[in-house]
Amino acid sequence: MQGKPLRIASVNVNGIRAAYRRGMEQWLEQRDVDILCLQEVRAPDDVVRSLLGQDRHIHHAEAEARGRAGVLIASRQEPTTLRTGVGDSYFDTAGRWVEADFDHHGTSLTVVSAYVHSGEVGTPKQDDKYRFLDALGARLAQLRERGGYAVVTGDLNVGHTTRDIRNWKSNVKKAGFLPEERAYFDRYLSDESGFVDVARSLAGDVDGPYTWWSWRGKAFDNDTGWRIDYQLATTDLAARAVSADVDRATGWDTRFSDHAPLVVDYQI
Amino acid sequence: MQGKPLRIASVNVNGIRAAYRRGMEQWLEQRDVDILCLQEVRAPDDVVRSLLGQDRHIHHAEAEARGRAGVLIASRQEPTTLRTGVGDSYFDTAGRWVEADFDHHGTSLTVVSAYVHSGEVGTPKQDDKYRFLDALGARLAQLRERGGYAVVTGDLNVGHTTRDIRNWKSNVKKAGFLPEERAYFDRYLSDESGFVDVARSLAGDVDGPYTWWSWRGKAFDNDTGWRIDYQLATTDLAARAVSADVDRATGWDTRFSDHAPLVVDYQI
DNA sequence: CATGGTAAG
DNA sequence: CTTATCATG
Repeated sequence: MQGKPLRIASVNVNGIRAAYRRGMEQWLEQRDVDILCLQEVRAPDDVVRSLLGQDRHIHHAEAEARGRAGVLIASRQEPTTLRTGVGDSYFDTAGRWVEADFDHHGTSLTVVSAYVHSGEVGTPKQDDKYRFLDALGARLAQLRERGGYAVVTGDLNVGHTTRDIRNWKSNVKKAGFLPEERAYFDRYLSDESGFVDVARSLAGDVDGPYTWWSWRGKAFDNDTGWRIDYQLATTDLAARAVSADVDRATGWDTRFSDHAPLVVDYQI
Repeated sequence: MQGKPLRIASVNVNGIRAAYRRGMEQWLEQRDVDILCLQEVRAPDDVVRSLLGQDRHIHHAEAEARGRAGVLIASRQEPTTLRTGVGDSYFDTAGRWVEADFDHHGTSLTVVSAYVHSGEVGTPKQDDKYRFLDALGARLAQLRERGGYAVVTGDLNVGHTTRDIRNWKSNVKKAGFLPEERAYFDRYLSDESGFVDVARSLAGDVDGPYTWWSWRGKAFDNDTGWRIDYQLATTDLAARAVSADVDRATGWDTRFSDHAPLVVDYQI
């Protein structure tokens, strides 16, 4: 008989205070998440802890610039090891990468909450984005070499294929769907890399499911979205994923962020 | 038989866009104001004109810093002369002082819309406030010398006497009720100055009526206010003031700013 | 406690 | 179109 699967949820909350005002707490109560990975927390540590409460272990990396970025991992189980930073010290105070190791019934599981900035073509931000994506790729290789289960969750701010963006044709020259950015994901998800895009793997060759919609106009109502939030799991862990749900309006009627949660159950 | 009195209204709108959102337009439609003096307009000129409409002559001085300060005079009658600035060139781009001259049935009337900054004890802002109050005093003397009716309206950000601030004892060391600031008003309103505080003159020796209440707590409901908005009229004009009303909640149920309008009718 | 601007998304 | 910060009030 198999145990209850491990539920890992990732969501860019776009300001945890605003998300709580919009009903995030109810979502969290109902969804029974084991390991919660948040991006764009955008709040000081004391505020974050008072909102999330006492019953989770919280590993939170704030950005140096107040009110910007910020990632965290909140888990009922206590992690064995915590790390901050993607490996390139340039991003050490950016609030964009945290890792937690867990001992799950004797097997090692590393969980990452990652936030790649959106970038902007023709500005230094885009150079910084490529530098971060370089570091991300290098860290994936290290995690694979290290062995054990690993999953990189978060807002990676790139749509991989034409299935991942509703109006992909009008976005081929925009940050988030540039050929150069998409090529990073080809490499991240190659056989040699050893990582699998869990939501795509389970959904198959379909449009979406999208995880982000602009606040502007009727983008959300029309499902004019982007799939830019991921769970990239090592091959062995991905093989044990039994479901990957994007909690958008249908079934979860509160939209507490411009991103929807990506909730994956792993039978390990 | 006497004609209809001239109605001059002054109000710090604390952002004309927000004031319009909160119902300022309805107040303006109902109050039948001849000369409207606004402070803290805090919007670009084109936005101001689109809100106030086409049926008034608008003399608007923006601050150099966008979204800060800004004063204007809007009148149905066309002014004969417009001036900007209190006389000290240090404040020329501060958006704090505009003047308009009118020919009223053959007599000359100068109207000023003035905005004194709030100041802060122990900072350069307080020195700037005294510098502005110096210039204001000098300009009053010039207006008196010049002859004709004159009235300086606006948010002068100082309470003159203990009647003018609800909790004056707790504010004797705070900007807005410092002895040094109040002494300026003693001079402005001395016999030699030739100017009269119209609202005080008509209300008599009573507490208030206040014109500003903090947004915090229940200051407005409890009428914990300050009387810091004035119409300072030359003696001859003040003698012709027939009413001075502060349009706070009672009777005017929309609070469209943290300041209430001061509406004076002059029988000239 | 509210304003508008700003950078970022 | 929304987030949070900022300076200002």
